[in-house]
Amino acid sequence: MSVSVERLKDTLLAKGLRASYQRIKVLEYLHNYEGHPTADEIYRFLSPEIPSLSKTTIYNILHSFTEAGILRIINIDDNEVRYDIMLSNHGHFKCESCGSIINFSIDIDKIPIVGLNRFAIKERNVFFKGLCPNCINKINLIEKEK
Amino acid sequence: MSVSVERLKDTLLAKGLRASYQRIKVLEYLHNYEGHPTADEIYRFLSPEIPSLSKTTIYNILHSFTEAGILRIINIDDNEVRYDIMLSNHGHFKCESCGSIINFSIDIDKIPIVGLNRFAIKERNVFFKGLCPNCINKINLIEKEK
DNA sequence: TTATATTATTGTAATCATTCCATTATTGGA
DNA sequence: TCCAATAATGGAATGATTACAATAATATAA
Repeated sequence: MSVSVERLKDTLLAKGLRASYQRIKVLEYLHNYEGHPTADEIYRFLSPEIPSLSKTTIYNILHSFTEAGILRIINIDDNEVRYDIMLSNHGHFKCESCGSIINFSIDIDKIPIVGLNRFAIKERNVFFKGLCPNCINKINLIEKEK
Repeated sequence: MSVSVERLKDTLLAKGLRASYQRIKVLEYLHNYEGHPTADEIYRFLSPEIPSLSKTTIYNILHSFTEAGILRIINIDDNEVRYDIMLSNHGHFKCESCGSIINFSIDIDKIPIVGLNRFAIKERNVFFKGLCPNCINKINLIEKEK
């Protein structure tokens, strides 16, 4: 299910951002693509469609989106900056074997915390690492074959 | 309170790592230094004491420590890989204004989660962003002066 | 509509952390 | 002590991100 360009424009304007062609395309990609893309993935996807596209533009757009609260940066592993459309109350799980990143539901606001009195918390991130069911199965199969 | 070199050696050997001079020094630094250093901070601190020290060595050591479970990588912000001696049940708070990283206590295992049935969770990370009390005070003072 | 100011895009060059790789040194065990 | 395995070193390569200056597009006000 894709989002209309008009809706995307409205989203940008509502956040105080000019609705440039490049920004609309990046936002469209973020809406349609199921995942947590890197800047480079976004660039490689859009580049054929927008031949003049510059990678700097991608970075500029991602920064302005982050500042506007449209995105958040997720930084699960060393050397991998990924971007995530804002959704409420979810964490990320990264499979150490296949590398896929899966959202899961978690009520972060309800966790009891000690040691942050008088702090202003603006952003809460939770990420887990481990093995996804697929990879667990694969490993089990390999074990059986021995 | 500093740790004896013998204890540090034992820690390394217990994890199956050779107790080289460089490794002991890095481990000592991680024990004594209150914080979440970058590879570069560790390098700059130890370099005067070990003039032959190579930055590659720091990276090698940090990787082997991570693999051995002595450290974990924390990756709070874009472009900032930091290392954290393993402690149970704590999260990290990063102040957006002054950049300091503060540990806080959180019982991550008790958070209710939906969507990770049949996943093998090996590592749980929680980090928050916002403003620390010091920076909140500073901002309030600036507001008052207007 | 037109002129003007503001903001965004582009491309190249620079930066900076991290990794690669080949060589040399150190370590632990026989 | 000697040998094999492992670790440290340094210089070069990589690769993501940023800086910067020029150009283009857009919004606003006259």
